[in-house]
Amino acid sequence: MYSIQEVAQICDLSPHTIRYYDKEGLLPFVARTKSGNRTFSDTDLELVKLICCLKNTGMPIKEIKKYMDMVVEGSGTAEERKQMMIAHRREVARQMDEMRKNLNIIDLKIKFYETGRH
Amino acid sequence: MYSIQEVAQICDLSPHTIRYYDKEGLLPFVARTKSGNRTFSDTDLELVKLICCLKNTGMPIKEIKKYMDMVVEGSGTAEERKQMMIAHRREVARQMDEMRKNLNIIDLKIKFYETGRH
DNA sequence: GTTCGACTTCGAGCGAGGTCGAACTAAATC
DNA sequence: GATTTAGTTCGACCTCGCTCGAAGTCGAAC
Repeated sequence: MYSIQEVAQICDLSPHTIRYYDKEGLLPFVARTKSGNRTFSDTDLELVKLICCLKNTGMPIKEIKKYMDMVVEGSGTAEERKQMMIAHRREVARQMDEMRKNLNIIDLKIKFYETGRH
Repeated sequence: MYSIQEVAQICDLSPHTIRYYDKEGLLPFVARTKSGNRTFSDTDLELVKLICCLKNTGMPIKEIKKYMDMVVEGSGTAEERKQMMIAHRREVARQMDEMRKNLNIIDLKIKFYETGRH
């Protein structure tokens, strides 16, 4: 079991941010100790990592919440979750493509400066 | 010469956003007509496109402003601008790398769902 | 000469995603 | 039993990047 501090360090988040995620409903799976402290299992940790992955690829908090709610709901939602991931995958691929194009523009700009045509 | 509306359409921005960019100092090069309307040359248009490229790759408004101020300042700032572009290029490459890793995680997740281990 | 449409400035408001601090609690150490 | 450390809640605040609306101006068409 991991404390909020440990999860924060592993996932490069602040404990504040993790509590914020919890408040927003992203962590419906997190258990508490007797004294009310959040406690994360290995499975929970993996889910937090997934949250980071989705967040860092631009999925809004609200949509991540939907996904996590479905995870808690159980295997009946597996197909819907899969479809969500597939849709998000497409979106990420699109973003990377745009990135590539912009990287190209930046490279051209650098070449301009290198050939002195600035 | 292009009107604000035309630039907006070409660059997929709203006229509001372009005025906001101007207010923030991103467009120190923009000329005005007698009656005070903004008017963009082809060179200006290219700079607006560059602004979009930098913005879409995560460069903050304030840093874009610095760059544009240097553009207006003239060729004396060329080396500094080049260094800025090189630094940004690195940052974009880093982002793309992170993207790739995250795409991989998403792909694994999809595979999990496909093999029924959800 | 008035009406229209596209522009102008200005300042307020908004949504997303945190970020922070105050006040409190619980368990562990001295 | 007092202190320290790590956690808790709650609500206020912050930054970024817009977004919008009100009120006004200008030039062209009718």
